[in-house]
Amino acid sequence: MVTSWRRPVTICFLSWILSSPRTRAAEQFLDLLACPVFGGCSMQTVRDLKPGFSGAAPPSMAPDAYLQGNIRLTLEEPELWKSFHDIGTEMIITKPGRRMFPHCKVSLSGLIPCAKYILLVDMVPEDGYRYKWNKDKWEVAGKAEPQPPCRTYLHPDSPAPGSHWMKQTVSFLKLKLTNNTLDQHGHIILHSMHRYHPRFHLVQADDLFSVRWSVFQTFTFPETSFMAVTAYQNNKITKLKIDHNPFAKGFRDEGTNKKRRAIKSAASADKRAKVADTSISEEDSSTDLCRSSAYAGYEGDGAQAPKQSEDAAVKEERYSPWTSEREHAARTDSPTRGDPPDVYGTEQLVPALASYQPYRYHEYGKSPSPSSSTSSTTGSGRFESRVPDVATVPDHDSLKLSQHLHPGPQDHNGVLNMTMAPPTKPGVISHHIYGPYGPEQPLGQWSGPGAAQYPPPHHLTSDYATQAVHHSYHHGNVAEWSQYPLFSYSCW
DNA sequence: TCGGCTAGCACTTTTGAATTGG
DNA sequence: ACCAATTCAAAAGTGCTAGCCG
Repeated sequence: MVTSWRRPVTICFLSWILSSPRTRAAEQFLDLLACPVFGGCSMQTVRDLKPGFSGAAPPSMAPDAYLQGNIRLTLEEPELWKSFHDIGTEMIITKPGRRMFPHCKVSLSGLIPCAKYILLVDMVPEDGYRYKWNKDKWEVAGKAEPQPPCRTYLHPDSPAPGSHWMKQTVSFLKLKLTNNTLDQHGHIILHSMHRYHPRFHLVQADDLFSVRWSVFQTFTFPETSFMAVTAYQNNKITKLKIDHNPFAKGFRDEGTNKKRRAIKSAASADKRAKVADTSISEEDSSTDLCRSSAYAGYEGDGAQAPKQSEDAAVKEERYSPWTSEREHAARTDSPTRGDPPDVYGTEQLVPALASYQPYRYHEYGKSPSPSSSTSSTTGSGRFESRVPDVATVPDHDSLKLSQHLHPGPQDHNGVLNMTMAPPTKPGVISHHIYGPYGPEQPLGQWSGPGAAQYPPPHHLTSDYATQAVHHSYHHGNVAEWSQYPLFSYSCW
């Protein structure tokens, strides 16, 4: 049971902001408390690379620091997510903003009923590539474009007591994705033809002021990764969306728009025939998809409808629509393979060495990329656990291993690649939020959504690198990901 | 020429104000 | 006067498609 997430901090942000001459900025920050969507601060997340981490507590752990291990965040409708993920989830991004479908919906347990929590979501690049759709599968089309302004979506109920979060599922229905880098509505900005996955952050904090020095836990689910697109590429995804999204009911075959659909289908079939040399049936194209061992965690669950999941006898490797996934799979072997389906049963934050106290990072599960995701998504989905530790220097072997496993684009700012997850413990990421409001980053960044006010996403890495050598961490599979701050820049 | 993007379309669900009845 | 249920129009969300653009 969680007793306290609060940690002493050396910087009292509250007193700073109250004494700050930037009264307007302070006001804006106060306004932020009522803002359903915010970006604003950048957070320094540092990961302690622990490739050999087995889940056992280090000998000199701090006994009181990580008692929040009972907290569970469960992805709702995992079967739906998985049915999309098996094909290769695509999310439309538009200039005015588009909702996700399936939308992020989670349930929480293990919270202190009377303690207040803040729940956030952000999107992090899955890898460092840009993709293109070519003949029924995604192919790498080059290096990823520079990151758009990173934004974090704050659940409108935040902050709310644990009892509130636990009494019902928490939906991020109104979260919107956009490709408009000048967006002023606070939507999450993504690049088309790039892969992302959502991260859920849970912070015990009475208000957003407290976030600064609160421990937060980050949860990811591999089946929620998606390709941001401006138009659907995979017609199977289109079909799935139409079948499951009530707003698209008008496009269902049995709907009133049957005639229109029939005409459209014929036309699009013609069009597709021009693109693809061969016509592939649904089953055929399914098997044409890239094979991947990255989905070993899903084994026993059919690639098609969730109802087939009972067919546990089939233990084949999964087909992945992601070409790069296949490539990754060839050189990565998830340490979580063979995890018990109920990852939550083992969710326990493991205290780090006492010397790591200020900011610690462990990873229980995986790297966020599906390419390395293997654990079960049974029911509750899966998640990773990390405890940032800016004071920790990851061992070289970890780095080497990571680089060996993922020879893709590397960070050149001295940040470290995150290692593959340790073998036994998928879990939550637990961070200590690194204050974004140091002297080097005035609060003014909280205001003004104009694109010109968005500094390059990397700048924080550089800034904080001067404070601690290992302030940044790297995604195990990719470059760039680690440089994605939890809180970024203003969205209001 | 091609691939990605956008605006407008038809259709649906959701939302909230207005109305009605107890 | 109050409250709950119902109705209905507007708003919002959805995929489709033609056309634009680099």
